[in-house]
Amino acid sequence: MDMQRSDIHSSDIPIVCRACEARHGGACSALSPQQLGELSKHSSRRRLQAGTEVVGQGEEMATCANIMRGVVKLTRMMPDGRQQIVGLQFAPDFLGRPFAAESPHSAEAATDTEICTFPRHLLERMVTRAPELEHRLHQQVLKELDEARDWMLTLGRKNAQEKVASFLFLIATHYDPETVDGSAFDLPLSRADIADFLGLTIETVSRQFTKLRKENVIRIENNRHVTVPDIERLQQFAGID
Amino acid sequence: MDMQRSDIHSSDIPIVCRACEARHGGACSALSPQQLGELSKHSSRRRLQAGTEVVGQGEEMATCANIMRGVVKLTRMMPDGRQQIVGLQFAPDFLGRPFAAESPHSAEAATDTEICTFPRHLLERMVTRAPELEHRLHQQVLKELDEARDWMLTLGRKNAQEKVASFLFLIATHYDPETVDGSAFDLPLSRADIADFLGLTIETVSRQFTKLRKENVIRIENNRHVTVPDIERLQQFAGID
DNA sequence: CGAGCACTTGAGGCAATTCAATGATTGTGG
DNA sequence: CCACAATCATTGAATTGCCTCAAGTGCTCG
Repeated sequence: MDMQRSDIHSSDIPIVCRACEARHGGACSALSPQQLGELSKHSSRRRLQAGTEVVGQGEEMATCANIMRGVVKLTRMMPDGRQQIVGLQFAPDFLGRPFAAESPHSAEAATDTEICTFPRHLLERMVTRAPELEHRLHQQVLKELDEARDWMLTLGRKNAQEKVASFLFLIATHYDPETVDGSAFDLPLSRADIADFLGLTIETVSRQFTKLRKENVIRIENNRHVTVPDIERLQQFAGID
Repeated sequence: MDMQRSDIHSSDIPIVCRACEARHGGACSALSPQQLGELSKHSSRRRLQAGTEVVGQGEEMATCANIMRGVVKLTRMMPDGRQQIVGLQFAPDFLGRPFAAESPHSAEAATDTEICTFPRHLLERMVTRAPELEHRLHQQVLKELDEARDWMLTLGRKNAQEKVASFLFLIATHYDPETVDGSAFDLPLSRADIADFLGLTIETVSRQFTKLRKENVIRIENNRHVTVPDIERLQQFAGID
């Protein structure tokens, strides 16, 4: 299928886009070189330190973006401060909401992150002229919906151990999609973030990490670096079929 | 915006579609009379008794549908039988997943339901020719994603009382969108379904109903018929800003 | 009227939270 | 380079909210 993609000279591709991941798996892969050129004229790269808020819950959102590198967390908060992470976006995911003025949740860089932003209205105009682009965005939203619903099962029906194992499995498989036994990675989230993602407290998360470590399901170094000797064993602990 | 929709003679509209709700709020509103005609030739109405399964988790899904009347619940299940309702669809919502062979969850009529089904591949072909249709479906998926994420907050961070109140509020506002004080409605879900929706047990749901009743937040008759004297008070119990 | 089902209510147990203290790691200024 | 504070994570003890198990109530339908 990718073979079919027009093999135009790379010189037609805007310079800033040439090395860009999003041009392959991401939303921009639906665009022609001309469209890429138009978009890239108004796009700009931004580096975000871990913890930087991209947009707040209920705020006006004038730009969309592609994630080039890093992890962005989407958070929804209650008036009394309780909060829940409702989505984790990895490169080369699309970030934003065409045709909606307000963001339904806040978005914050979980790790150091690099994004490529462009005006929302520009994207909206391109969408009407490039159905393939809307198709692409549509597919990503469907993917996000499936993930959100998977997570609803985790939140509603799994116990603390299964939740933490599910989280580790998610990160292991999303960070390096070809994760195999013995894989290692750095957690993109702090214990507090993990708790907000799993609907638990920091203490419970910590206790479950310890348990999984003692059962040799994972190894942990420096709080963030995790090694999974047997990914299928982790999967079993996560309660996934 | 709806004013702009071409005011063609209603005689152009297929007979079966004329009285159909989905032609207004639903996916079909994006179609021209000709497209409607083509689709309606291969569509068929089905009445589903409460409890009828439309499609099972992981099953091949050859048809899509619009919900004409009733409520459909989307359920995801764990190998050991624990289950979670991951979505509730009301008329005139769209049901199904174009461009995906397998259903990521089971779909079951929660109440007596009427749907209008059509072959998935037909819809897929129309989507490529009618960008407005894809736009419409895209918008619905975005709505579902927002709802799923709202529910993640409920599942992860609310206590039993807030969960039950949130559910009642959801039903009150979705069943009769113009719900005002003193409104009454029949619950489309059994206590067991409600428990599966909220990540609770039947007993806990029941106890919270009793509590809310004793605090005069709701009145209950015949287990299913609920009256809400003060919708804002219910909303406060739900922990919504 | 009795069987079957859905729902309610009660008693006791347990998993996760809360509260509190300790340990580890990182960054800062002397 | 060390001392110190600050932040993040772990561990322990006590509490509690929800679950489990069990019994009871109230519909509906043959």
